[in-house]
Amino acid sequence: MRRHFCTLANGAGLSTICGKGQNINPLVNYTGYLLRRASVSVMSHLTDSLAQVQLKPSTASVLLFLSEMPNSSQSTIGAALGIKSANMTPIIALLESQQLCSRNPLDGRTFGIRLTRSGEKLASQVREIIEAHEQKCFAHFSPSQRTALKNMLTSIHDELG
Amino acid sequence: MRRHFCTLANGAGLSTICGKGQNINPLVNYTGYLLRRASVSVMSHLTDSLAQVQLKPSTASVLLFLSEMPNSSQSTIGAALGIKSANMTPIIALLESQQLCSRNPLDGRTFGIRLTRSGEKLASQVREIIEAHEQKCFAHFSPSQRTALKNMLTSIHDELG
DNA sequence: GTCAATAGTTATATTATATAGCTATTATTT
DNA sequence: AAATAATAGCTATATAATATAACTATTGAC
Repeated sequence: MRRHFCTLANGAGLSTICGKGQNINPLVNYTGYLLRRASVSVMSHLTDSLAQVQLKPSTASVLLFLSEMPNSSQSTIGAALGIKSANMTPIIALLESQQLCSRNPLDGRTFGIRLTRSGEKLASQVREIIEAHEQKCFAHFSPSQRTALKNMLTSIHDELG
Repeated sequence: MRRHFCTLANGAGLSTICGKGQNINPLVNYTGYLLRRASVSVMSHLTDSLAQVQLKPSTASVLLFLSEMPNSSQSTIGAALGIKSANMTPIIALLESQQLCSRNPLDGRTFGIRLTRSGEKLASQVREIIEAHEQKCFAHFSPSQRTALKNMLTSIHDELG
C-alpha cells in the first residue's frame, strides 16, 4: 500500500545533481517548495504507518488530542488542530460510530468529547506508531538539529498566522 | 479569498502557551506535525499569491520547470516534480489550451513541451510572485538559518525516498 | 520478431482542505 | 427583558493534490 511520493528519475532525491553540477529540478532553490516536498514525503509515510490501525492522519490527530485534552468540544479541537467545524463533524461522527468516543452535552449546543476505553487503547497504539514514524523520518538529525528544525517550523506557521 | 489556515483559538499560533505553562496542542511535540502545519500555512499563502495570475501551485510549478528545462517531456517533468503521469495530463492540457505551451513530438509517443512567448512571460510573473512569497514566509530567518532549513528539508525527503 | 518497458490518456477514488447557508443556543447590549 | 450578535454544530458541496487501474500506441531489448 506504499504511496510513490518519490518519483524522481532513477529514484533520486531532491538533492540529486546531474552531470555538469546542474540540478535536475530548478525549484529546489525555493524553501517553500522543499517544505512542501518534505511534508508530502512524511505524510505519505505516516499514512502508510497508520493504515495498520485503519486511521487517517486527521482522525488520528483528533484521537491523540482527545487523549490528552479530554472533554474538549469540537470547536476547541478544531481551533487547536486547524480543522474547521464543518470538517470536524464527520471526524467525530466516525470516531463515535466506532465507539471510540462519546459526546456529553456541556450546554444546549456544546458537547464535551471523551474517548472510551477502546478509544484510549487505540490512542496508545497510535502514539507508538507515531514514535516509530518520527524515528524513521527524523532520527538522522541530532537532538539540537531537531530542536532547531521544530523551532523554525513553528515560527513559519506563527509568522503567517 | 484568503484561506483561514490558522484557526487556533484567539488566533494564536502553534507556539501558544496557556495559563500554567502547558501547551494547548499536545501534537506540537511531533516534528512531523509541525512540518505539516508549516507546509499548509505556506501553501495557503502561495495559493493566495498565485490567484492574481489564476494559477494553482501545481500548474505554476510545471510552468517554472518548463521555463528552465525547455522541451522536457511530461514524464521528465513529472519525475522531477513528483507528479504522476495520470495527473500530468490535465496540467499540460490546461497550459496548452491557454496557449502557454506547445507540444512537439520527439518520437512517436513522447512530446517535448515548450513554453510559448506568453508562457515565458507568465513564468516571469510567477517568479516575481514567488520571490515575494518566499520573502514573506522566510525573511525572518538569517541566511545561514535558511540554508540549514533547506538542507534539513532536502534530507528529510531524500531519507524517505 | 517477440516480448517487455515506457509515454501518455481516461476514468475514478481518497484526503484534506474550503464556502455558504442553516438551526439552535448562548452571550451581549441596550 | 427584549433585541441582537456571536457561537456550536450540521449539511451540502466544491476544489486541489494526491492515488490506482486499465487502456493504446510506441519503443527498446533479447
